[in-house]
Amino acid sequence: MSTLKSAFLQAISERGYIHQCTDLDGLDAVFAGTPVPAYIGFDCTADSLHVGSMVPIMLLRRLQQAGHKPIVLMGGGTTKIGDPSGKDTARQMLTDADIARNMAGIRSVFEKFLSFGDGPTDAIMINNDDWLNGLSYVAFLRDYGRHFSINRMLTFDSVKLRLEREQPLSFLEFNYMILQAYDFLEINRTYGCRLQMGGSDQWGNIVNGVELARRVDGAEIFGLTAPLITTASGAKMGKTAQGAVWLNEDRLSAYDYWQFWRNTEDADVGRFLKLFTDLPMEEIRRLEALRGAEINDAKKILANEATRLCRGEAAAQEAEETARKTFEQGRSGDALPSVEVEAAALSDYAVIDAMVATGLAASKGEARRLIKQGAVKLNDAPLADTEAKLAPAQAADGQIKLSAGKKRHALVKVR
RNA sequence: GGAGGGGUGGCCGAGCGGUCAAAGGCAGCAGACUGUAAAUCUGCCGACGUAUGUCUACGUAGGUUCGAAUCCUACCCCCUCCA
Repeated sequence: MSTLKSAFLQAISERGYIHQCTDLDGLDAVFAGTPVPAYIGFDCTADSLHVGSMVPIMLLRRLQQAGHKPIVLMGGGTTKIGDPSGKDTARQMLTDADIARNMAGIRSVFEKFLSFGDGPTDAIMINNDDWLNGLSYVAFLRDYGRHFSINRMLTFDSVKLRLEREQPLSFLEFNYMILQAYDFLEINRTYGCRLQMGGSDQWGNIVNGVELARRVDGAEIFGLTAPLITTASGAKMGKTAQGAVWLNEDRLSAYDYWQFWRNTEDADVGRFLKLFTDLPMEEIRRLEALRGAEINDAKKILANEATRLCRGEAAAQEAEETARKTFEQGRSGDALPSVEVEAAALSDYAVIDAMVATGLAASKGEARRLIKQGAVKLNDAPLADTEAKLAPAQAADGQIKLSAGKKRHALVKVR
């Protein structure tokens, strides 16, 4: 690989975003000059994106930072079909109303990471339903279907794996790649977009788009994929006890989001700093060189930076402050999950009920189990009695701190 | 349309009349060790209850039986082969 000239490719190469590219040198030449649009598609199967989409989101952010134009493609049309890539079974069909609601939620996430507008480097958001829904079947087959060979399509992983494992693949899903390829052609025509990016599982779909545009329009466009991010111990990134790590505030509190990053494995810290923060490379190199307990400082910086990008400066500071009080001083911060109780009702309030109410336990049975296992602390004092009730005397500063294990804490606030 | 196979807990997957809240694995939670890390070891892992107890659950709805995830009937869904 020769030396990269464009700021964009230099940055994403150095920070570890590049997995495959259709023509790296050609792409570099295109991006070395004036602003160029590039897009990534996101589907609308949920009303929020989660941490698993952070790499594509950050790719668009880097693109904008390097002076180019990010296009966020919402898969309003393709979501009706479902991408078979990486899935064993067809996804559930969503209604138009579901999709519209999901798109609105996802839009609010992107507004944190990109600056939208009408300028040459402002981000825009478009919806492939706008062109896919009106396609005429016969005309589409005649104009574009003839450029796809079934023989070739059967060799793509998304299709091949299903067939090899004898799992069903509907004709509907089989068409997904054709529509995604057409998206690229359409976006190239309308917006002059030269590049589609995506996760490594999108390689086949992206290549199809590049080839279709070349055959139909003679356009020279490019594809680039990012590696699938797993943790150093091999787990898929982005899952916790409560499920997915959502980017939307209303699905996951800023404190929990901060904690997710704070709990990064040692071996991942450097890689994650490069991928998920805007910190300069020199700073990252210094942080990832830390060893032993010192690497915890790097994890805090990672948590702060990642939370700041997604939830704002204030939320990041509050989460850090709460974590500092909770873990380092044994006190409690304001951002912990809490439940409010009338002072008069306090002495009748069972600890296990409080644990369920604050989310520390999913059921009373689980709460009892945690107590039996010695995991529960009340104001940092171990609690052994599964039937214990709260007492007004425990409410220092008008609140009682409950802990389930070392990491999960909550407050009972007395009114 | 015809013939066969199948739908089990978050996932995978055993069970094939009672001893089944259902083996085993994965995921998850807690404890020990640590650094809010990893690895390792130990315990837990449907709900409600102090409880040997009750309830809910093995695609859906009925039925047979003292007793059904297991047998029968109908329906829904999926797969394979044939047309």
